[in-house]
Amino acid sequence: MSEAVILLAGPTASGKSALALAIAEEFGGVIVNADSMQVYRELRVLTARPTVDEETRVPHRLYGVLSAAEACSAGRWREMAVPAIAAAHRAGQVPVVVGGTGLYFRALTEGLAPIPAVPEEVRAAARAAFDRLGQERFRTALAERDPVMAGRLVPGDRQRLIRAYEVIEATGMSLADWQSLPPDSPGLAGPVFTLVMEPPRETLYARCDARFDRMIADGALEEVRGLMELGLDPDLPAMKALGVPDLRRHLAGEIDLETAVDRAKTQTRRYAKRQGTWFRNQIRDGFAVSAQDLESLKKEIFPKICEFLLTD
RNA sequence: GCCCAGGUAGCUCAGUUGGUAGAGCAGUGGACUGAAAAUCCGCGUGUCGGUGGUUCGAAUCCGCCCCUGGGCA
Repeated sequence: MSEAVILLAGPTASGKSALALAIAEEFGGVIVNADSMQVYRELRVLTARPTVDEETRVPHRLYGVLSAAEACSAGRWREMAVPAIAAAHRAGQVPVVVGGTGLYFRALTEGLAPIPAVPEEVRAAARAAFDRLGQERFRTALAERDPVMAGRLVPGDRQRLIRAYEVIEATGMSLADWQSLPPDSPGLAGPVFTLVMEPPRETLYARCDARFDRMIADGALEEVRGLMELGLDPDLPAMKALGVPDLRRHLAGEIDLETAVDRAKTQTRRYAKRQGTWFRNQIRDGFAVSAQDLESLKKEIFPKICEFLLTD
């Protein structure tokens, strides 16, 4: 039984979903989501999740599987992705892991440090402490418990400071020490073929802009309105999905639609750029895909995949 | 036509009593080990609207001209 896996990474709006679909149809694959926002059920339009029709053409896994009221994480995603990949192999299908979340790909290919799950109360307390104390005093508080991590992080890095704090609180051990341990789980067992979408910057930005207009036409506002009615904590990941904060402000009457759309587009472009930086510098041995339209992409990629699957 | 207020980085604007200009945003490069669509770090030369003058020296003071708002006719 082959354990080959295809990874398809790329910035948002680069056309990876369509390519994944084509690959899965051609080679008999299962598509596994590696996108931190497409896991949330309530976000369909704004995350450009595959349509119902597309999901019937090829099996899709890990899309819309969590409630927006929950918080996913690299670890939690991995716990879902590993069995999904194994199930595909058992069924004789090739898993095509596609998404834009670099950290998730890393968690899958290299594993994560063996840190026990941190109780939600501890995490909430760490967040509250940061907001109460402010960055400087919070960092000082962290330094008393974990000087190594406090020294490694800058005062403004809220997310990592909180993470370091909650880990030392929950486990009594520094995150730095945890991370120096071997990963609790191995990377992927079989051969891996990694594709990285690298469309020209200008093209990518134009696609981001056009796609957001389409999202508005497709009911993005209604989606955000529905999300607002759930009355969720604005700190939750799903509430930070691109477009949600800006459209929420528009629906609350704070800014007009045009302003909200412009801001959301800008945020999307900035995000796409950050993704490009990650994939360019953090993924090793990726095959850069430069073609843009689907037919050219197929022509460029399919022979490579054939070769990969045959030599497996 | 007259009176105000403006014209400084791609955008929004600072610029103290004259000493050849700097913030935010955008853009760009980068970091990234469990909320990563997150979080954070680096990167600032531009006919200071034009032109003439005062001055050792003008974004800054004076004259004229152009443009944009607003007001009065």
